[in-house]
Amino acid sequence: MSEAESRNFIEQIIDKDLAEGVYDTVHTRFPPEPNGYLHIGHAKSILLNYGLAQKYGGKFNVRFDDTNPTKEKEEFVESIKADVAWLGADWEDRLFFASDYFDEMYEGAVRLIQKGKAYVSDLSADEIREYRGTLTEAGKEDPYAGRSVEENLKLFEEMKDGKYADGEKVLRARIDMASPNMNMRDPVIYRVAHIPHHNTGDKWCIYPMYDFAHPIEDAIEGITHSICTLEFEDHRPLYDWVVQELEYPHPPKQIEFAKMYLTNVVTGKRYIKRLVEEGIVDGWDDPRLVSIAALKRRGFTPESIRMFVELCGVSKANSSADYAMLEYCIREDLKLKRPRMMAVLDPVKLIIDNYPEGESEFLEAPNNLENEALGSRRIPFGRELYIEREDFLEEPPKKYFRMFPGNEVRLMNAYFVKCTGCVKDENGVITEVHCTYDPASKGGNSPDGRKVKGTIHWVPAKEAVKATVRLYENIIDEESGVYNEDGSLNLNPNSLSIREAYLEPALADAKAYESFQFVRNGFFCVDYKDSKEGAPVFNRIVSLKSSFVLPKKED
RNA sequence: UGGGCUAUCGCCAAGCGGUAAGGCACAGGACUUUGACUCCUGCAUUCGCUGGUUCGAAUCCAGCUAGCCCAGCCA
Repeated sequence: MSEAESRNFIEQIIDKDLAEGVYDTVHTRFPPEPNGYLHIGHAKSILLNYGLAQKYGGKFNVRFDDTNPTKEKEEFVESIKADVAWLGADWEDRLFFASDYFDEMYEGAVRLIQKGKAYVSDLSADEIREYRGTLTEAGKEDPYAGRSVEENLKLFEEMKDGKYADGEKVLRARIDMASPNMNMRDPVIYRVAHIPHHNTGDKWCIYPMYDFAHPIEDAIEGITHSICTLEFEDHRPLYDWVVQELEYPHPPKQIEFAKMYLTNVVTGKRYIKRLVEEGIVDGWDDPRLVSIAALKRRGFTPESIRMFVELCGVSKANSSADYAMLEYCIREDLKLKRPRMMAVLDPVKLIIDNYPEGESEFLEAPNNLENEALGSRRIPFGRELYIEREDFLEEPPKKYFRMFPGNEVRLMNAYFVKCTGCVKDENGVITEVHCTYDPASKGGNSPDGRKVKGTIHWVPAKEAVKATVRLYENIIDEESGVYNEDGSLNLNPNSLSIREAYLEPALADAKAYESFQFVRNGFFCVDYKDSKEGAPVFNRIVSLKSSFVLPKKED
């Protein structure tokens, strides 16, 4: 890493702007409309904007782009604030609302009218669409385009004063009805909407459109680089037109980047909304979703999301990242930070026949071998334990070095045990596995230098804590899309499985931790949202990579 | 079929006229108190295609092809 690190295309633009003196500082912003919950795609935008401000010693604002009261709710502004803060993007004292600028926007519109650059039209929405032309045909001039400045001024004021019903009149910018860019064909910049606004209440009944409002918001806040997604590229000429016509001294510059999708995961707000409304998931923070709230509840950390966003990079090429990258990031973040504890998700009893009946002892175990700072704990050990059902096989396949008759393995942090056989019920289901232990191997090493190939995890039968564990897989099946051709949702039926697991006793006090690594079973997070009588549910954040897979059972 | 944008390994992504970074994934091996982690090793004679310019092109030019976006009084 001795070389100068490479800069992404946005940083290259900023470098150039700074070098040429176009700007002498960097000021970015994250401008969500409060009409839903944030998801991982927004995280990219937030961290990109915040990261740029940090990198260049500039500032970062959060601004709610609340110019359309029909869609916006206070509930969403609160959730968005929480999510942005959780991600660590600090707006300091710069939290703004576009609606706070409505006065200035109104004045801007008046100025445009005075310059002859805007006019009031009585055309209906349908008529405006007809006059706009098509992708291949030019539009026609609005029949009301010829109104005098005085008349437009009067009409616009009357619009503001509530003299007209919704849809009766609009204010249009006068640009070019023949432009090959549809956005420049005299775009509507103000519409009438008699709806109370979450921030301004009943003060306004006309609201500015995005294309008019956004450049003004940026200019007012002194934004230098207004970063948005690719679909706004065609809007840039209009953005530039607005800041130019309104003669802002240091006009901001719009830069577009490609949204990042996650392969085989529902990321669209529309789809998530549908999943929530149809009750397929249990809310915006259902851990199977990739909303920020869901990721948080599932146990992802802000650090892991940051790592993911950095790993993905920024470009203008549409792309979708492998979910495996996100998984890598969370494992990477948690592996040294969290204790590695033992939990048995699919238990079968293990009986140590030569361990004295009725006796027990405590064994010391490090909480994380690679990180001594996490300390250690004492685990009760006795004659009867639970082990993972898959850790015993009567007839082992090749390269299986867990328990099978005659084989010696290590019980993690405990003793060497030699398997002697098993007991089955009338249906042939194994109910007990039997073994003998070597008292000299306490702690997990034999003084005679004997080695074992396998180490398995366990939990004391009597002291184990029962807990609900939720295993999550991606909500959408491989190879398939979000919806089938008939419009039905295409869900992976295995996306969630719930089971009762046995945890080692130290986990009874799960509150002390946020998340753990359960040896061989992955990383789990403590979730109290669905808990009954205070008992937490453990959500699997991510499973571990495994290079040994048991052969699938026949029939 | 008007306009805008994009095209480099399975997935992200550097590269900006001097002879293809890196990460994820994957595959082999070493190590291991879990087969995880860690550590090695391998993984694009080639940059959507076709021509051209040049001593030299992923990088410049021309022409094609494919994908995404735009006809809200949404953002």
